[in-house]
Amino acid sequence: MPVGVAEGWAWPDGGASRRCGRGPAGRWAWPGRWAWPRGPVVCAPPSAAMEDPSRLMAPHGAGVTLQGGLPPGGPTAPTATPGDPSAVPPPGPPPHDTGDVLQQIMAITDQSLDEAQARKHALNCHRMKPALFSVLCEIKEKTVLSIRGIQEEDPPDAQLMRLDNMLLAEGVSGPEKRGRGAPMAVAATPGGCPNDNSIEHSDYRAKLSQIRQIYHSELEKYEQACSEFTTHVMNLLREQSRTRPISPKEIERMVNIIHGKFSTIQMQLKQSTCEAVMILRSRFLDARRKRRNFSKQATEVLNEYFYSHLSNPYPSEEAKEELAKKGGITVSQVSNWFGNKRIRYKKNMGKFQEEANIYAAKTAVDATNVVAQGNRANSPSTPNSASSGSFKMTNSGDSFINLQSLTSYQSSPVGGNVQSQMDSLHHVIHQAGRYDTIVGNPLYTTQRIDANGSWQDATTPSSITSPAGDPGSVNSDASN
DNA sequence: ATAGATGATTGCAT
DNA sequence: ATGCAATCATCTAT
Repeated sequence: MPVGVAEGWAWPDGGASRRCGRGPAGRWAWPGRWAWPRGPVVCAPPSAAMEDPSRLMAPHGAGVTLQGGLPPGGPTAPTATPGDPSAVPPPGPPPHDTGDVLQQIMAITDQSLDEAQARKHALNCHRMKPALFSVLCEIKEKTVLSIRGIQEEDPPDAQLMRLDNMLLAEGVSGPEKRGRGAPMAVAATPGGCPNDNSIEHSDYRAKLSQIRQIYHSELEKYEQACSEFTTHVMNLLREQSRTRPISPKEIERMVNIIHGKFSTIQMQLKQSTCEAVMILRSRFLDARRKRRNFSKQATEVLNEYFYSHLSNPYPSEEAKEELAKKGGITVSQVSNWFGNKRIRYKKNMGKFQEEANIYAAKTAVDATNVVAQGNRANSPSTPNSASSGSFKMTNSGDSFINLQSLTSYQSSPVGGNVQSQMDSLHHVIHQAGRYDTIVGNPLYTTQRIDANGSWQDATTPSSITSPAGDPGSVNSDASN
């Protein structure tokens, strides 16, 4: 069961937020200072600090990670020649070879700032500097090539696309849907009257708008942070490009990496937002949670039909549509209602006796009016029900024979309606004849439902004639 | 607060 | 696809 929506409307605590570095205050914040969590930002050996090593070798490092440092002995340095002691000023003994120069460079970080500055200056003026720098360039080139092979451009992320589509469909991203913030699904939700859930709709809209607001605010923060960080790194790289070889392409790649990292975080935000929307939907749109009892009118209409077609309470699709229209409910609700009604009636017929009597009498009056006046009855037509002749009437009622005359109406335009009243009349007649047996002795028990529990009588009355055009339906199953 | 009523859903059978 | 049976979740009367 989803948590955190109704109760205080909190974002689902799904770990993703934590992975994004969401602070304890619930705000999305970059963890710590502008330091890249892992991985190389600068792929350069320490010997890069030639022109202005202080930029790179400063004690505080500015988040620069050194990778692929040279071995203590330094590279084989084919271009290097034995050093010239005279070129290196104090402090420290003059380097006699490339190894010594490199040792000095490596040791520079352990020195004090002043010492380091002096050493730096000395190294910068070293006659071997151009040679070492070219070696550095060579190594750099190789490193870049190897990296280039590893990281190719990511394929368009299908999941991200799905998330984007969903957020767009839900109205979280994209242009705001004024006045209709709630998606169509709300209106299409089966159940309940179309007008009685405006409160829920507005509530839904409010929550969705809240999600939307949070989403956009966080997204904006991400974009801002991304751009700030990108600028920061680019400035850093530009500065460093004066001390080591950094191509524009490299900077571009770095920017791409940063954007990639941020888009991962964005995707997590989108995922969280989608989760929140789903929870919201399940909260508000789950029909079970929104169950409303049908209006009196709807119940009346349904019951009228049910009890007037007790021998075969299976309304056709047409009849269902008509009932739905009359009751102001959906067709599927009509189906549900009949499903429930049949099973509950069958389970406990005694309980429904009174109700059955009321509706039977009511419908019987209508039927007699129909017969007398030749007018249309109120009940919907029933193509696959009693009027179709696809069910068997009982022969247990002696007075039922009197109703046979009514069947002659079946071939007339109002015949279906007349036939649909027969159950009611039948019921009333039975009630008059055996009133003493009503209580605790449901009238329809043996007549409508057989021992197997199916909606069918045990025998077929020879007195009933099937309507024209349906000669083979005498013994057909009531339930399809 | 509770039990019963009721509309909806689910799994299965046909 | 439709109906049955069991069940769920909510509504309503007490």
